[in-house]
Amino acid sequence: MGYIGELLKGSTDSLLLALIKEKPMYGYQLIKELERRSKGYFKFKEGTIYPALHRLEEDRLIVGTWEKLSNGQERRYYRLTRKGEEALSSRMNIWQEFAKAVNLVVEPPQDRKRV
Amino acid sequence: MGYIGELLKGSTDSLLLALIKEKPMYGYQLIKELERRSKGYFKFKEGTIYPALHRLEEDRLIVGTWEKLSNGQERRYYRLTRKGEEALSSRMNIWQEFAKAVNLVVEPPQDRKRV
DNA sequence: ATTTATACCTAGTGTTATAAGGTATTTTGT
DNA sequence: ACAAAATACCTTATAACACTAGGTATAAAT
Repeated sequence: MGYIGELLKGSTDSLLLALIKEKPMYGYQLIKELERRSKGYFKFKEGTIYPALHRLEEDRLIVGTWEKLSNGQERRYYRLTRKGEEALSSRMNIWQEFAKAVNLVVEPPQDRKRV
Repeated sequence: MGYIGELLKGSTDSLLLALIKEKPMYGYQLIKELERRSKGYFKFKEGTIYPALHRLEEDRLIVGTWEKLSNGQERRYYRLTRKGEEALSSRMNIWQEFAKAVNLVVEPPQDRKRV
């Protein structure tokens, strides 16, 4: 899979929730938006995003609705639920704690840098 | 597994390499030291650490040597190889890039906080 | 007319943390 | 002296998740 792929485990859901919180979005759009915002760093695969969205919907953190464009195209727009908002803020907190713990290990206390 | 477990995927190896770089250490000691330094945050399981050490040794990032204590106890001390040092610094760089990319997504540019 | 982009999907594979067991010795508490 | 906890190593099976590699269908671009 590669090292970045391993780092993503546990972060993908938070990234998706954070974007969907801003405004309703659909799968393909999320892939493009993640790439755009990260200045090309994230290049999520469809095999990652779509199953992730299905998991999040199954867990009731997001709800999807099919919407038909004038040209006939169909998109599934996802919105954040109340439960999703809570999950996002909880995950953000955990992420902060986690990053702090990593820094405590890799940067011994006497020469800690500001985070 | 739980959310923290997922976050750890991709970071465990770096944590181990970072500690072993400081001085040779053995498995059980690494578990305790990770818990101590993180002020109790990390509670790695043996089923995580020992297989991880075996992987790192297989990849020649660390080398282990059995050492017998005066009381007969045996410990397997691991040291960082040149290849391990390079892998560690590479992973540190990737981690920085990764954290930066995450922040670009979750903190829109106009109201970015210092990192 | 062909290619590329948009937009959705899934089955199978590889990696990794963890649960849950095991062995053996030493130290500590009673 | 005896029991319990700590030290120190190990492995098998399970669950979660990113990704590969396919698939379908339509719209836009060349």
